[in-house]
Amino acid sequence: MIYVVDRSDTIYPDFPTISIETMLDYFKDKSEIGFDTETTGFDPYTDKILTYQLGISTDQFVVNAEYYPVRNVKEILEDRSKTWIMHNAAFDCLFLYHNNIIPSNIWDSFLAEAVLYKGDPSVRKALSDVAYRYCNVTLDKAARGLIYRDNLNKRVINYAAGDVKFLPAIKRNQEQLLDSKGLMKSISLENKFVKVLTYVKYCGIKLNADCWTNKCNEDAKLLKSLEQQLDTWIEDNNIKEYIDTQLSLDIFGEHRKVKIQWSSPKQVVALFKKLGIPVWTAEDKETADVRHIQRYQDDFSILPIYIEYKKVEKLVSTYGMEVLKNINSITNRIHTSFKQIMKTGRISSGDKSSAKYSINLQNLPADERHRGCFIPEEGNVFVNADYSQQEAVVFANKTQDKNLIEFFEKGLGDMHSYIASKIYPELAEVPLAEIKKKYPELRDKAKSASFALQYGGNGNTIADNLNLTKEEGNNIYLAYFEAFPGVRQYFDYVARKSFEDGYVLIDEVTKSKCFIFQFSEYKRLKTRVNNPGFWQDYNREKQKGSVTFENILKPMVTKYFTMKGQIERMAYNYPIQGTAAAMTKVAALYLFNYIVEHKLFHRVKIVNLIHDEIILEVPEELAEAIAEQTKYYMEQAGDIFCNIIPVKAVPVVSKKWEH
DNA sequence: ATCTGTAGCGCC
DNA sequence: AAAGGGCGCTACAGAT
Repeated sequence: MIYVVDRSDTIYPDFPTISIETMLDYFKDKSEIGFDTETTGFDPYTDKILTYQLGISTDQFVVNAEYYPVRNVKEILEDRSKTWIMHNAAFDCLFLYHNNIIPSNIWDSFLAEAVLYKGDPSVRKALSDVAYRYCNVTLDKAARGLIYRDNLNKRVINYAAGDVKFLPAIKRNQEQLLDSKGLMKSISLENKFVKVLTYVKYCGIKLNADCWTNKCNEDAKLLKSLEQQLDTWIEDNNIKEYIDTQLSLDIFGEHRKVKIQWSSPKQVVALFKKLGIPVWTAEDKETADVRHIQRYQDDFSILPIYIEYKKVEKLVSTYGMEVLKNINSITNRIHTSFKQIMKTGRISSGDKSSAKYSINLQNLPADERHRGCFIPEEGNVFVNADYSQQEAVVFANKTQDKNLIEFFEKGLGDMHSYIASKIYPELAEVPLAEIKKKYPELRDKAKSASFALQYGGNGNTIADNLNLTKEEGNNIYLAYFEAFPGVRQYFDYVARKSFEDGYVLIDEVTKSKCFIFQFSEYKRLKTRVNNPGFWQDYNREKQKGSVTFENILKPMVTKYFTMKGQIERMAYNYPIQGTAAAMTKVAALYLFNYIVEHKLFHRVKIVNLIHDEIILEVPEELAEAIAEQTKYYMEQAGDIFCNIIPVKAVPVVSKKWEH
């Protein structure tokens, strides 16, 4: 039965009207309740709640929020004996926070789907999809646009009620599936963390618009100058195909004589080829990628200009004046959106499709010019807390390699010097402290190699990064595994396990998993390739150069090895990245609970999360205490996931956002 | 005019 | 046989 909760003299012909007290009485002894809100928009600071709904499968209550504002249900929403089932709780929580309500326990049916099908981009997770999947019902999505107070008609009320009616049944189905896949701890963390991440969004971060504008003006000026320098280079060197010889009628000057769009990689590649610059990578692909061409910058005088141009072009396009559009007119702060569950469990930031332009706060250039424009409010300071070498420590714990363990246990100093000393025999007798100064090039090679390896790279990757021959790259690769045999063992183990299971187990604590997309396709290919006689057929057809070989066998084998390689690299890296991500989530959760328990909500703000970094904005007088507390919680969270080598956290109190 | 895919590059 | 993990945004290029 559907009830409308509204003033007693409001008549809804199709539904009984009841008071809020009657509804609260109804839910007194219910422990799992569906909850949803309908609002005028996405911004809690400027939009408002029109209706909110509470319901279970048998009865749903649609509350007119204009008559009964949501504060009427604060007490029940905060009741710790109840669990609130919401689909995408991040949205509803944002409006609840604005009404000073922090819901008790949440089951987020959206996040449950994300945990269940992590790694599979083909699974749709909208409420209508989930309701259809588990309850075989089709929800009336079109009615959403019709919701207005004056239009609380039959269809709208039915729609609003439908949004909560199926939530308990969805939860039961999801629980069963999650339990069978060993994912209950994973969803438990995500259901708690959604409150934290919503808090980050609600708090926002302040950007000094004048400071940012100045930065943009400087960049724009520099970009223009660099374009001019590139044009001049073409003219000075008389590269004829790129110079427009026709006289321009545009005597006032904007006309360019040089015929190339510097922002077009394709055009630049063509030019570079003509100039004799090697644009080919180790894989024989053509690229104008700065990371590739920078190795030739001493030989071609155009390259240093182009490299700087690309740098500044990025600053002007991605980190330009558009960023200011994110500033909220009410709070004067940036409230960007976050997504909670990426493939490894990391969070992401930014949302192009958002109604309000919404920037990525996790990839702002890590320098004073950009991050220095972010400021605390008057009387506040930032607490910047980050884990030191978070992934490296997780890596040592996961691999249990004896040499990596020794490095951390003995506190041997610079990681890359240590790895260099293990890879290069000529460094074996050199004191570690001297390597950085005396053998910087070997240290750099070791650094680059160990990064590449942690991401599943190999000798070729190393060769390409360091501009070495394939053989030299491969030698470093082999030397690394010789020096760190535990890493090889670990890699072999996780790859084998992932091929068996069809998923990558990310951490041993929450047991979160990333399912391998198209795993059945991989197994099908594997079976075919392993069929008796397959390779004889393959080689025979290859010799013939037959149509079967070109159109069927060759693409199939390519696909098989490509997928195999991808799965291996996932298996190597996801547990490292994902365990680190889970650790940071737990740390932020501890901190959030501390904030709530100590009545510091919206006084101690969590303003950004960047993977291994937590940034708080706090009243100056609380800064030192909160900094200590943050360090404590981050390390507590670290201990949950790392039982051999502990991970350390370093908080810094500052007027600036700095790393 | 609008959509989609890709190259390139910012962060961890 | 291919060849570095995770993300999001911008410009270009080619398509409709």
